Amino acid sequence: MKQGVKEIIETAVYEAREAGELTTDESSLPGIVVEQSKKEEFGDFSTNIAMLLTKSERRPPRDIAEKLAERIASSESVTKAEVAGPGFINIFLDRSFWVDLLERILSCKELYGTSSIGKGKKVQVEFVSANPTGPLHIGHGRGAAVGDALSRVLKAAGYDVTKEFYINDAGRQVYNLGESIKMRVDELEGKEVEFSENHYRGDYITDIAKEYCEALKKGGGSVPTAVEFGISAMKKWIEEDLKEFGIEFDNWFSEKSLDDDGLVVDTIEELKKKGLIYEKEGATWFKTEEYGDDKDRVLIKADGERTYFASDIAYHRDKMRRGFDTLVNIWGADHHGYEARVRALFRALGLDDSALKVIFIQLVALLRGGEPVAMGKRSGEFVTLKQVMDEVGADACRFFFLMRKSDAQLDFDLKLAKSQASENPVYYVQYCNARVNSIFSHAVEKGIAMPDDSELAGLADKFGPEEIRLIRHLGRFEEVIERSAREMEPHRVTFYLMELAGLFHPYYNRNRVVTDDTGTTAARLLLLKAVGTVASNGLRLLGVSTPEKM
RNA sequence: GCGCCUGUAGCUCAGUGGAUAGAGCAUCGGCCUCCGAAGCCGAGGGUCGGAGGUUCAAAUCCUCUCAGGCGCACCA
Repeated sequence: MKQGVKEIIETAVYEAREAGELTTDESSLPGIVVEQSKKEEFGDFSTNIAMLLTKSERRPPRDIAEKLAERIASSESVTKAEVAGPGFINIFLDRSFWVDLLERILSCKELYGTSSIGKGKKVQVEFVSANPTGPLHIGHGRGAAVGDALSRVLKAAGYDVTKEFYINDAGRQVYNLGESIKMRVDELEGKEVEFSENHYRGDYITDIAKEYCEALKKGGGSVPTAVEFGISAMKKWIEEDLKEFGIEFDNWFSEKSLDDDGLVVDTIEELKKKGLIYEKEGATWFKTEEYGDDKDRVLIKADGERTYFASDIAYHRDKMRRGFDTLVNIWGADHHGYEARVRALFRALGLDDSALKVIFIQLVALLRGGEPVAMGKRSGEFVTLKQVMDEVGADACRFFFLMRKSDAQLDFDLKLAKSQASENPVYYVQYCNARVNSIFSHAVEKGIAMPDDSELAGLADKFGPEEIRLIRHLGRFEEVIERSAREMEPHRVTFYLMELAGLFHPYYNRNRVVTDDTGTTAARLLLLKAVGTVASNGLRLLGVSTPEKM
């Protein structure tokens, strides 16, 4: 959208150089910013180019700006170019520029905002990846909301995205799950049982134990072990919760399959050939320290069991072999110490570790009326994602998680989330669409047909400053998505939408859409259509619904 | 001790090296005879944790420092 403006500036620089007003060769210096002005008095777009040229030109920035502004102002779609502040050039555009944009939004519809900056790049986003030993809790919910929204944003930016859930169905934790189920079974049969620290004691274990007994009674050829039964029950449960949260994965990758397929042994063999494996005190070590880790890491313990890291090296090698250009791992912040050793693996295997991007989701501190709520699967008392969804709704829950950047800690006060339900910003944004729809039905009642997009050209003079202000903001949407994708920060979309709503609602209150003036009515209906389009495109990226009525 | 993250309005948080640092909530005062009041208008509220440095320009980059959170396993 701002491409056209950039060209105008480049032309001006070129002409100035031809005329001997500038000596600098580069027409595109690093750091040149062309952006929509923050304030209306600063015009439609601003550039800092004169300030950047001041060094090579050895002249005050305002001097350079004056010369350039003259040339910019002579461009066709520019009505005015002013020098302001320390040397900004503020560019005022003709109204038609914005009406053209509106037309483009309406013709692109649900594709407005998409781009192709990620074209041809395969990205895998791996998130949630919770142990199948208990229900998803609130922390998983935050990772899920961020991972899913990020995936959607990346897709919108043209990337080829695969969402993956790495299911930890091997090792100590799931063994404990199986044992916990068996103990509940024993208990159901009237035996005395004593649970240890490592056992899962939530009510859900008892439920699974009952189902397990049922399955055993039915018999059949192969009796599932408690571990397998427990994993599949938990996986199903997790899948259901995620579905209710609006998330479906493209792929569920089993940790156990890495063992079954021999990939763990295979990876260790590869490292061994590179001389990066050694034995010490009965254990097998991987020389990660040579590749930037704090210390070497154990792959196979003295007792013969492999570590979690052992399967993770096989997993990451496998991911890279699947041909992804970028691997996004979304982890809880308490795993940050783990990043160095995974990066070490990449380097050890001769892979480019810049392909790996780890996003840390900072802690969600769960509070109830200001008091911390103790969480922990083993203690059996925790607040699940499901419970929070039931209380505040999936939409509000997702929006809430996407209202801050992921590397900032988040206080989630249940009492507050509930009490704020009616004034949560999510409703403020959703209300845009509901309101637009409501106005449309009002127009229909009045016998006014929805004008066709093609009428826009003839309606240009019906757009005043208030309308242009809204369109200008609609124009920023593409940039927001691009940046959100590049920085991998989906929360930017959330803030953009809150700003959009913050412009639209006041506009509505000041201006009647359906009036006696046919032209004005048509122009405003089309504007609202575009607002509705952008609002719902944005909410879709967040995975938040857009109800027609609320 | 070492490492990662965070310190911005009373609270929760945005903020591309740019112009007078912004929202929401909370507080106070107004607005429904009129397309939805889940809304709108207005007011108050700031040493951007602190100190140096780089720069025409620093909340933003660098160094140091203070405070909080989290990690530093032959757990996952």
